[in-house]
Amino acid sequence: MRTGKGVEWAMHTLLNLAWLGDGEPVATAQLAAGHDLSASYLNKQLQQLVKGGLLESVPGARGGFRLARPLAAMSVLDVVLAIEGDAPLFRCTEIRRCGTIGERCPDAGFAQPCAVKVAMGRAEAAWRQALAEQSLADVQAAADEHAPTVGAHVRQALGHG
Amino acid sequence: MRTGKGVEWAMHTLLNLAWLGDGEPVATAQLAAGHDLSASYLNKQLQQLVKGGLLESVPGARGGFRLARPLAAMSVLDVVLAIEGDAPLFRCTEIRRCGTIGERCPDAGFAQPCAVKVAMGRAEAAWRQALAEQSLADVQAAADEHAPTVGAHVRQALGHG
DNA sequence: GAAGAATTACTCGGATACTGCGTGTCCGAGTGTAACGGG
DNA sequence: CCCGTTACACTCGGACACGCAGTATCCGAGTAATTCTTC
Repeated sequence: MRTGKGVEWAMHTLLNLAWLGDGEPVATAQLAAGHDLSASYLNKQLQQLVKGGLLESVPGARGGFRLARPLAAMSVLDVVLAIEGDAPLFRCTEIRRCGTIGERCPDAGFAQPCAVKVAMGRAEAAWRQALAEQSLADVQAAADEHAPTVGAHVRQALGHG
Repeated sequence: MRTGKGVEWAMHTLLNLAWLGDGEPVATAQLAAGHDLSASYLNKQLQQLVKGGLLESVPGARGGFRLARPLAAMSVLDVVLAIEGDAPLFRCTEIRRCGTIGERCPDAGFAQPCAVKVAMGRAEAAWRQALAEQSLADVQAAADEHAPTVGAHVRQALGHG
């Protein structure tokens, strides 16, 4: 079990757009070249971010993608949900109701949710909360602290002109 | 991104062995029939639990699997790690170092860990901690509280004689 | 009747196919831009 | 010189292949129980 690489691609792309600063749209090819990614596949991920409301797409010549709102208003959870969907990590198929054991139990016992599902749900809730507590601005700030020049390098690589 | 169904199967199987109580080994076919699962595939998952030290296997006639230690000494995390492996949820491929952006940055900036990786790691740590804090005995207790008769039904379905 | 050896039946364990999702790629619809011609 | 029109180039967006991990299955190695023979 692991997240798709689309999450990593989306995170870095969003940060790059923020470092770029100006609200000008950037084409997928530019963003992909920035980290040596497949432009077509990155485009698919960015479309997911548009559907999730994190990006705006600008069609036509000199079009591309631009941030829909400041990084401070985006949580890491927003990115994960936009890319991976909101399906739960643990899928309960209610096997407790099946087989020689499940069929022997009275229906009354199944009124309460599955204890296994509840236990897994607690952990998943903790995961989601930790993701929701971190905004992309926090991540950007951490990166800037580690390497203060990264913003300038992004503008050099992706800047218009 | 979601966990395989092996986790759900393993959790319920471990609980059933605990409800059964006696240290007698139970064959895979019995355990599988308990929740209408594929015996062959369940066997593969149980082998993982043996490798993880949660179960003991008894070969030969009237053999099967038995708990390696009490449920109170097993965390939910132990089960997840035994089945899914200890690979991280988020895999950082260090794309920050590649492409027109990465190649432009000085190596000094890469001495610190990737900020995206750190953010994801925090959430994953919260997830693992929440899983580690819950023992299988806790899960069993919750199930018993919801349906106090489930233990008796398991013994009826899987009991020896 | 008891002990021991051969047989049998049953179980785990790993090696072998199949399926679905993540991954990767391609081409068409749509739009802004730029060139071009006319007033 | 300015404006409307036309053609163009560029971009997004979704539809189309590929590969790998999760899923599912089967058969062989190994062991305990059983049975039979012998003392």
